[in-house]
Amino acid sequence: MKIYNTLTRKVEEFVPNVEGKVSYYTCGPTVYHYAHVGNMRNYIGHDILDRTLRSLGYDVTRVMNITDVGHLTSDSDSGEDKMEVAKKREHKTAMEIAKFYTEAFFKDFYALNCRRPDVVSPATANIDKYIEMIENLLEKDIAYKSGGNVYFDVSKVKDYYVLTNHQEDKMVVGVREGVEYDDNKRNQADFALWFTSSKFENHELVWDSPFGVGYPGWHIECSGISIKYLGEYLDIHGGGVDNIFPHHTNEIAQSEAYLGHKWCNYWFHNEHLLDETGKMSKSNGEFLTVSLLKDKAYDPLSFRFMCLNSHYRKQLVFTYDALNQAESTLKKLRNKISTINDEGDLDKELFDSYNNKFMASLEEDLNTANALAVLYEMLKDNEVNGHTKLEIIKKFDEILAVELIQEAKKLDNEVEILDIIEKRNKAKKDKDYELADSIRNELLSKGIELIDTREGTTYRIVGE
RNA sequence: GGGGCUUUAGCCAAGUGGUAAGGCAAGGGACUGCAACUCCCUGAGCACCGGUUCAAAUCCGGUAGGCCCCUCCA
Repeated sequence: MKIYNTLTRKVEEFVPNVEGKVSYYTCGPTVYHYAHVGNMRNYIGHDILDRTLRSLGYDVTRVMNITDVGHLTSDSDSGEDKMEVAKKREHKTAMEIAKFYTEAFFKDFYALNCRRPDVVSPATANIDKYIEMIENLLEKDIAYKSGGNVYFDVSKVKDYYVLTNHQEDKMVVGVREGVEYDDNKRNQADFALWFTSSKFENHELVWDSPFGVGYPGWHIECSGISIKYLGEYLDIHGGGVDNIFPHHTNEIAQSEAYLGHKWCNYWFHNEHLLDETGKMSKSNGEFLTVSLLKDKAYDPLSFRFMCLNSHYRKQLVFTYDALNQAESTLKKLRNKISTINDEGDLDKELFDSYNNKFMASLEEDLNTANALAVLYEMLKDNEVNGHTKLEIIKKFDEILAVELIQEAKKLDNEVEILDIIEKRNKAKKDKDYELADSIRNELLSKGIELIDTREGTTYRIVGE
């Protein structure tokens, strides 16, 4: 398949290090607060890649971290740990905060039908690996100690800015408010690998290390977890575009310095979901979560569908208008599919033909919008019999994962409902429409929607 | 100051040189007691200006708008 590689800024043919196998790392959530819908768009993008690779027959091992320590408001020596901020806000311990928001994250993650990565590992569970790496970098004189911290010296690596077009002399430190010069650094672009407790008196999560009691920097965690679980050669590393610099830039620098060779071949980045005011950000305060959408009676999969209707590398503006549209489209699609009769034998030729076309869209840098168009084309094709259609839909939905085929939920008291339907039909025949409509409304208020077709009346359970 | 992305019908959106996919909404029609569901029909010449070309939404240059990054972020 073809995929856009941030490293080369081109759409490239994907060739894994080991034929048939893919090692794939996703930068996971920070768990000091809820993940908003913008965060989730990124995981939907990663999920589509994951499912597409598997569908193509690759043996995928996917790893994702949970950032539960070391995420400062800044990489300079002046930041405040976000976890510490959350603790003050909520009067909980760091472990309580991390547990709570990790659970909240996965609740939304699963609601969006995102497949759980094969390995999910919290940053705090791999301290030994970071220490080993930092020691190695100190031995190689690529890292240095200063002011109680350990920093990575970016001047020791060539091509530090591989992922971006930044030129060092054009960089402006402090564009963002709150970023300050750090006197401990040799170069202002240097980043911290290890902080000692002396810098943050009351940091709760600290570990003993050869560099003093303290905690790891943010960037070392992803490199450490990735190398620990996926080895020295990584095929795909992904995250949101905001991670390109400095996070992924730093990961490349430290990982390759540690390993002594090229580390990851493909860098996969998802564009942001914006709101009407611009970027969605956790630090802006108010934000929308998937759970909140659910509270507003939206199907979380409508949000997934909305994301699939656009391209992962294009900015997408979140509006309720767009979400309503997606929900409406998905509902119509499911309705249409529910009318297909499971008749005929599987037409292997047509199945393959449509499946190939569908996969070809995805293999073209995950063109999900075109993949959906293939679904519509197939649904309209009278050459395809009902059974084949349903089989194709099932296959497509292994990747789309928007539950196109709704399980025909049956009520426990079905006989009772059938009796009521019979009663209404009689009322209709007697032209007692008042009674007929009241029966219909009564059932609807109980979550049962009647559907009149030429073949008779059926029912459907609406909502949860 | 530097780097990058983007602009297609009311809305979402595909298309990367050969004469504008798909969807939602809207309107019309079929079906229906009505409604819902379903089915059929109907729409743009691609921000603007100027080039290159037999041919441009697609390439080049410029203008305007939107967005992102340059040590919080997915």
